[in-house]
Amino acid sequence: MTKNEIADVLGEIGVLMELKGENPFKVRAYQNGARVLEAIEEAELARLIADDELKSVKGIGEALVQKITELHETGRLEFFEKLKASIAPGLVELLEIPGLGPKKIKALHEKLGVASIAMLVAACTEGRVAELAGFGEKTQAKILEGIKNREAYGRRHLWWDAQEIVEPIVAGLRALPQVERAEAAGSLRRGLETVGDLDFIVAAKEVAPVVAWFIAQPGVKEVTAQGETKASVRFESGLQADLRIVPAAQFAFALHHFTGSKDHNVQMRQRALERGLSMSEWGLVPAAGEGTAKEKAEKGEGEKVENESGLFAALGLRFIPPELREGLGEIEAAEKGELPRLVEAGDLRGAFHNHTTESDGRNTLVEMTAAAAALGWEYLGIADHSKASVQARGLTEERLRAQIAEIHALNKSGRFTTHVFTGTECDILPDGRLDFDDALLAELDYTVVSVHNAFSQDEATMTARIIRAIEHPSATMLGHLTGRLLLRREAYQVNVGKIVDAAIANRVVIELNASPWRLDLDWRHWRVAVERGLVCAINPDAHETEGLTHVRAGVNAARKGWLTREHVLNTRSRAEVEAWFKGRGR
DNA sequence: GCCGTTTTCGGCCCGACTGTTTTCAGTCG
Repeated sequence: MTKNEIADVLGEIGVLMELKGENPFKVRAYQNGARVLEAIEEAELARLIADDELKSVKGIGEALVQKITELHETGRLEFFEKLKASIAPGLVELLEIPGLGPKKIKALHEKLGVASIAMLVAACTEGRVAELAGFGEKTQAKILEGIKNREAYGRRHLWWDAQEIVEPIVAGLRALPQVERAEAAGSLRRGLETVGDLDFIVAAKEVAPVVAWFIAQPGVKEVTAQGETKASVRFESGLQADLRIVPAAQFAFALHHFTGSKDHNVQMRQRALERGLSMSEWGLVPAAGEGTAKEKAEKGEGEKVENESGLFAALGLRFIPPELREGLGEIEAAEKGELPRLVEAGDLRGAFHNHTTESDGRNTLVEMTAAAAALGWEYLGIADHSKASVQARGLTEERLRAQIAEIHALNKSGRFTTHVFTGTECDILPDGRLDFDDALLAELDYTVVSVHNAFSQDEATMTARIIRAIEHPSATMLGHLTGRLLLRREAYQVNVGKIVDAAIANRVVIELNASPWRLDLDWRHWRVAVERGLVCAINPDAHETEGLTHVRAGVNAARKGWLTREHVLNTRSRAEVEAWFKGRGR
């Protein structure tokens, strides 16, 4: 069984145990184990098991070693199968309903025999749920509403779409007279590729007017919570947004807290406790003595910090950029002063994978070049589709040769300060051959090779197919490695580790496709890949001038992958890039 | 189930809000 499949099983065990009413710390141990596993490389896991060193991994003890090993060796786990058989399968789905947790589900199951969403709807409609101890009319109505909307409520949203909603709200909050500071937090601030809900943190002198403004925003369908320090609303799209209002002195703590991630926060709090401090969204206060952290903070007993840098410094850490706060070793790195200087949007001097009206783009070569010049880019790579991508009006040899001439003429004209590189996004055919012949590819500055068909090949076939393309002497970089479309289409079956190794061996760049619905290769792979020597290119895959700005989403993902400027080809100067392209020639 | 400079047992991050209660459990982040 693969590492990710094992992690899924551990996570599922956690959920099932939760439903059984097991010790919550035991539940957490399994969920934590699943996460720890996800951060290990496939080959590394095999080695740890073979060398009997799995126990040395933090968060994995005797019991998990045994279970992970069994799953890895046999693909089965008796403990898991027995556990699964002991729970009505319909109960897991009930967890998706807002307001229902393991305890309530257990009560519904034991007292009313509810074992599925359909049975729960019936019980609510008949009024039997409201009669249960601990339940009432409101809970019953909320459950029905939650079931009706569970698809919309549970849906995640692309980071790009979410930030377009967030920006005007942050600007509006800052413009209010009562507001001193306002920021968006949560997974959006961490730059995660998809966002579940929105979080706004505000420092304000008065609460009521800010809440009133917030809940009156266009598109707000209902107010789901409203208290002294927070308000939550649900937009018509199903997206939920939380607003938290704190005194200015607590702003940095609240911003850090609600930026998360949960894992990062747990580790930070443990670190605080090791230093005799208790940390919450209210402050960093002495752990000893009477009263809550909030009370102590209000009495002025805790650390005083202006911003998050001060907060990290109070725990002996360098500032950790939000993108790194995933609980994947960033605290240890910050302690040792080994955090990377992450790549920034301003470091980019161009990009290589862009389309024009020649294939399926919506702007001409001249328009795309003008847009790149407006962004201050030193160069722009044009890589229109090749002939096999008929659906995208892929270029024939003849049309590509004409485009090359057109680009040369444009460069020669001196019309733009931005230099245009001639390229192609050449289809990797189902057998791994490229869609253009060698002679034509050799005329180009560079070649992006991508898979656009035969997605359903098995892993071994797909992996061999892509590696064959990477080994082609004209291949410069690999486009959207897994082909996933976020929230819409799964990645095709492919062995990422083997592809990365082949790319390094053949001096081929792998693209971080910055299109907000791709972000492919996923950030979770990059840290290890560049450590091994892989070079990245952050490519917008722009199909119109606006699309060039998508590099921002790609930079987010790159930062989450711990990438620095040195790892990214398109932070280099035109001359350096040209040298790279030539160096590839064999 | 995991972990250990409070170390092999007894902890395990912390707080807000809701809906049910009449002092609090459950859920959520």
